[in-house]
Amino acid sequence: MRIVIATCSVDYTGRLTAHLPLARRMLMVKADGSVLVHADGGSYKPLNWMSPPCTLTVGEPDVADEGLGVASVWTVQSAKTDDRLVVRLHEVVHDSEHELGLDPGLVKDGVEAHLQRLLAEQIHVLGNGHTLVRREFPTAIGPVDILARGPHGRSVAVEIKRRGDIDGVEQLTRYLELLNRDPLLAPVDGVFAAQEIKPQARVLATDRGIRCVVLDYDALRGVDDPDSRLF
Amino acid sequence: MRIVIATCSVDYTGRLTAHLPLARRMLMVKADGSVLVHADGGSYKPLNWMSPPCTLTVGEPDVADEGLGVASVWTVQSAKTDDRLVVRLHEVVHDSEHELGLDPGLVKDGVEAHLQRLLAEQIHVLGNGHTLVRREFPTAIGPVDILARGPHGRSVAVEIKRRGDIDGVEQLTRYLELLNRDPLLAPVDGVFAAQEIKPQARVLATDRGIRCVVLDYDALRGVDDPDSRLF
DNA sequence: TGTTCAATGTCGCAA
DNA sequence: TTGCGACGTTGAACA
Repeated sequence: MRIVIATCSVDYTGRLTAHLPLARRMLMVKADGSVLVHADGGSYKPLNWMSPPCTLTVGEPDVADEGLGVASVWTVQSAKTDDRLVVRLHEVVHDSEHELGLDPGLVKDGVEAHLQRLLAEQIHVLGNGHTLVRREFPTAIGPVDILARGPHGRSVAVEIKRRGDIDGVEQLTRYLELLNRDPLLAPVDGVFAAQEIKPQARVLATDRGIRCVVLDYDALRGVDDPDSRLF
Repeated sequence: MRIVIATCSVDYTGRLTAHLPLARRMLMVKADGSVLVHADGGSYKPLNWMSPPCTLTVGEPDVADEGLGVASVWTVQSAKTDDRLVVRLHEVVHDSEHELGLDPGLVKDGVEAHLQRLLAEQIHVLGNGHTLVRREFPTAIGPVDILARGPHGRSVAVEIKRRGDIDGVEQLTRYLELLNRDPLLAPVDGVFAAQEIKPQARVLATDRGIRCVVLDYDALRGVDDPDSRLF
């Protein structure tokens, strides 16, 4: 990884065009050739950047740029698209290179995909006699999180959210409408499962005959795999 | 801005918990106290970070950490939430501070508002005989991007997206339902216009009698204002 | 100041 | 590879 502190101007052309006027900034060049332009504030998002795969070419300024004090020009070209980043460097106050090696990567916990997996493995949480048909059951307008079969053999479509609001109920309603057109599946019951269900979502779901189930994430995780949060 | 290259492990607790095992990484401390942890690859997103407002406290390792080779411990605490980032530094191979000053900021061009303006000016793209009624036509649930009148005098409501997916069709459907209750406007046709329309969105739109129009941004821009991308 | 919506979104998973 | 949805989303416009 190369770190450069320099006064520079930056131009991006691609999905949009953007321009950064001359100022002192931090330039980060990663091992894969990607470039990040950071200011001394804002959030984690750079002012400008080029994602890999891309190639960095360092060139001389043309006559016009040279007259404006440009010392060198970086051109970062995306390998797959015609996105391009051009950095005109004026004064360079720091330039260092560092060997970092491959990163072992991030260990995460607590996201929605996990909820879906846990509920699929413990489908009985929906009530006795439920069996899993499959996760991500495909329909023409997208996959249903879980399709199961209830104790009386009726199909059960489950929509899972971390926070259950009205959008989720709408989504499930669309799936149910479609699934109920399939004579092999119909009639299909709906279950709206979330760690927390907002009152308005519960009202709407109930009004449409959709059952609401509040998921206890810690309990699901504890039963399934008690040491998953140990690190 | 302070740049540190060091072997470190990182723990984040907040919306989720995440852990980075010991490895050499780049640590960026911005003037506002925010911290970014970058690896030598990936995209512009750091492996881990703390957004401002927050405070960085540098402390000594406890006995257990010291035995593991920890030289110092950074605790970055969010000022508004209970999010916290803990960085345990082992070997520090680089540490430098740089004065950057305020950044003049980014100038952008080419976003969705632009698409809306261009389509309004070239409403004939929807087909011969179309005339513009107005942009941002107000309704009780928000403004419709464009209201036009078709060749046979029927009202036409247009929803514009850069990338057209199901959400956009739902949005337009809600508008159409509302607009069609207005006897002065009804019947109102729907047009879903986007640079790219996902197959599922097209299926849903077609099923609801909504016409799909793919917009060519370069062509719209080229006809309208050929030098808008020069700077 | 809170809410809504786009984003050069990015990221991760499953088909 | 592609499609799809979540995200510690971030950021800007608007009420």
